[in-house]
Amino acid sequence: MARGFDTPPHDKAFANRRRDPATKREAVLTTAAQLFIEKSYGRASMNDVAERLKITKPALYHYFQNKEQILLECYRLGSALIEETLNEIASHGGTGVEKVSAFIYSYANVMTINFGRCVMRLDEGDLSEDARIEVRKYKRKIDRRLRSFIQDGIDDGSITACDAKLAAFSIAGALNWICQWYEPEGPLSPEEIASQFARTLTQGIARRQRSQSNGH
Amino acid sequence: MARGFDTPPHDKAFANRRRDPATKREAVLTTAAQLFIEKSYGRASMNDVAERLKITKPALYHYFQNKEQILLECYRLGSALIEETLNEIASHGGTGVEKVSAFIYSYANVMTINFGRCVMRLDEGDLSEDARIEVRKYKRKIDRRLRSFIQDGIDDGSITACDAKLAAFSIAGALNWICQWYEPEGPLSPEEIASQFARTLTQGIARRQRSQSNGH
DNA sequence: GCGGAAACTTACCGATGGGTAAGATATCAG
DNA sequence: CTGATATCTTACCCATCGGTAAGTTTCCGC
Repeated sequence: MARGFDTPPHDKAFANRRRDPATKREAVLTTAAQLFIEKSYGRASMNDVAERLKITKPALYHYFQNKEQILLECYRLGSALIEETLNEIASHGGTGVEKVSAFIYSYANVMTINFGRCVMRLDEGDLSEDARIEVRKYKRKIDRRLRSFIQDGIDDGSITACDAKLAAFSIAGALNWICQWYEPEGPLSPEEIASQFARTLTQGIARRQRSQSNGH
Repeated sequence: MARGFDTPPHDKAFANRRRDPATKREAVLTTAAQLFIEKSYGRASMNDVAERLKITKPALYHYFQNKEQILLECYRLGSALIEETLNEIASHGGTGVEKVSAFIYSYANVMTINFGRCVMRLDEGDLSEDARIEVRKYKRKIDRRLRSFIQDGIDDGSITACDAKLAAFSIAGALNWICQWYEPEGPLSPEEIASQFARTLTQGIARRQRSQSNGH
């Protein structure tokens, strides 16, 4: 996965008045997502978005009904990214712990992409009731999927007996928090983060002394 | 630790005009913290805080210079709570993994208290530059402390060789995320969360099959 | 190359919310 | 009891920001 591929200077899309709504809409979206991550949704004004695209505020309303629709679409795109990887993992098969491990790896990577970050970093409270319900549905689906991977592992013996719900919260928390501290220009690459998290969150960090209850 | 002890109806403090600035100031603070958690800092207006205390907005300015000072104090109180437990753990001694485990347990509990939640859930971006620097200092201190516990464990052999920085991010992430999903009236008690997290974040969730590199 | 539509700008509105000025009212020391 | 002071209220200011109305400019099919 190329680093920072979703953060080019998108003002090029509005360099002329060529009629190409699709790419212009996309440029608005990526710029907005980036600003939402940089400054938060509340502090990123429509003027900020417009300014970065070198246009004026009302022009934005040719591509989106209102600010909330932009936010909602960010959630949708990010959720779609996550769901993609979820389906891929589920179809690949393997033991429970392998699926969890694969989930952690993929999810960690998504959390370093702006749209992915939006899903878990931005505040649902900024959405209207309907939109919030929609977004919650996406999130719940992700949570349920992770939980089912864990449950698969408990069932097939690859994961130790534990509360799957709490385990999912723990893993998801570690992953979701990535979008709070990750910096594209920082020293840690998405791959490093993803692989280490996949290891420590499944295997733990404690050194194994006594050989513990194996098999069943 | 009693559940929900920090969320009584604090409007009692302003029932009359008795001159007791200390308790009234505290009432403002706890009410504000609760509202910040409920609605976020941005959406919780000074009027909201006043309304819940059954006073009017300008009265608040007798106890705090401005809204940001309230926020800053929430950060300070929460950070103090965390630092307390950190010092206690460090003084107790034990192996690295024991200290990490104790850290997880205590920290998870703090994340279920409003002031503790404020520290990791609210947005630093709402603070002025100076205040943000102060808060970052608190957070960095916590992070460094956890990292040192992990490093202790690597040194004393109780923790497997790993990147202490990433391990700390992972654990802190799982814990910090608690303040996003925890509900005081929910089915999970702070103790349950704390103890399970302490176990799975150190021991992992994967079942141990082969007895792995023991002793040293 | 021209006409109509899309793309975009200038100028503006109204709501919200932090914060203040100035006055009213309760408290409490002496 | 009384006056000085802390406490609190009413009324207001103003900056910000989402969103719109109406007009201007560019595009592009015909």
